[in-house]
Amino acid sequence: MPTYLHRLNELHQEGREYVSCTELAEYMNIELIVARKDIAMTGLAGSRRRGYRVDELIQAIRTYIGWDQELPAVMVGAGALGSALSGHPDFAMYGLQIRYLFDHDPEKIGKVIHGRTVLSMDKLCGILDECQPKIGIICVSAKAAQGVADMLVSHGVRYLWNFSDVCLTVPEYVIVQREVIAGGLALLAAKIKTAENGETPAVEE
Amino acid sequence: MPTYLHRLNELHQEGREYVSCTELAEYMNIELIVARKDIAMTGLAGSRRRGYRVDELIQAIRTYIGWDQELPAVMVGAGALGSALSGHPDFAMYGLQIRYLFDHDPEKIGKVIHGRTVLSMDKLCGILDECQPKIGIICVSAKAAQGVADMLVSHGVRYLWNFSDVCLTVPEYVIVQREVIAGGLALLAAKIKTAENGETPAVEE
DNA sequence: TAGATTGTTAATCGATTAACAATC
DNA sequence: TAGATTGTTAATCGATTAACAATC
Repeated sequence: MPTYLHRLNELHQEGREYVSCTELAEYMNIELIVARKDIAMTGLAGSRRRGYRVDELIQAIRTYIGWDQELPAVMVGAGALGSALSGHPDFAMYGLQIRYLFDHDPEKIGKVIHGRTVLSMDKLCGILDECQPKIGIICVSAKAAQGVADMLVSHGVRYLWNFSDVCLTVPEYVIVQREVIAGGLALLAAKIKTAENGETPAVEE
Repeated sequence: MPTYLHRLNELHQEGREYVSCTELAEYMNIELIVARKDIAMTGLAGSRRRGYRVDELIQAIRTYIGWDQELPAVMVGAGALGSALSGHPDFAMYGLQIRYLFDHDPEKIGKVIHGRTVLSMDKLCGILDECQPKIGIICVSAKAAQGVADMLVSHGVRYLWNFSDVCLTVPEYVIVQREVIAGGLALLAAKIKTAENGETPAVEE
């Protein structure tokens, strides 16, 4: 879904009014039916022969995914991963607003990354109480992650986006979206294996 | 799957011999049945009452996923995302060997990131021919990505791991694993929406 | 009219879930 | 024996795919 949106935004900026499933499917190298079903999910009605209005479709996808809400967030961990994420150009468009950036490392505190000053962890609690962000983005090491999560949760953060390599233990009312970077590698490795060993079925004796 | 492996490695280092599905499921906050099915997929036989041998299970998962092969790779783009990825501690364990790191930016060339010196793009073609890596990891901007992909493909790279925000156009024999960072955010936003609006069914009028 | 496209309904397939049997 | 655990089979559910109808 994000990919449709990304593409639609490009088209929108090019001034396109209408777009067809056929075209989107071709761009993304997927089957026509898949694209049509996805678009149908949003509930938007297109006009036959011409396709869907680009601007309407953008809005429809955003409401469907839930990107029409404002999502204030804080990010903990300003290492390489943190800075890469905090600079992602599309996030703002998706409603995600990274308000503050924290790090433990004295060398990083005070630095400005993508327009945001890195703050000391000491200030985390105070700012959480004050600004009450919806989302906490965790980009710290595996060891530190649970501690950070606890702190965020105890100050009212109910949604965590976890990029660390741990399964967090949190109260049941907290929702965690965990990102496993190695997941993509696993898929790729599997594809490589089947591609090179011919058509080996996935399950073997 | 990667998460099982990650956990199993921890257990292995703690010296544990056996582990049960029950325990793994609990750790990962998933249903027992799910874990059991996943483990069953690997084809490994466990002993009733005690569970599975940790070392055997690690090996079984690795062969099942395809992480028992060596996967030499080059990474193009040594920005924040590139350095974060190149420093990922688990990759080596998964068979991925990032041999060389390239960047266009003169300021980055020559720097050492996680033990690898950043090389100029000029040297890319030569090194591709010489070392013939299986995988090309693309961590460059959306604009540059297609060009990099073309270069990699024309020098024999058949598997691409694409972290840029574009759908690449490649010959059909090339396999692309695309990572959409915003994908996780979409899932999280959807969860937030349903959590806050009560039990709204996903499809509406 | 012909063709491109959306819309809808049915069929297939696979994954998830459940229930029970086996056994150390 | 009792209990924890794997193993297996069946049932359910949802997603994917296919086929066709509608229409601008």
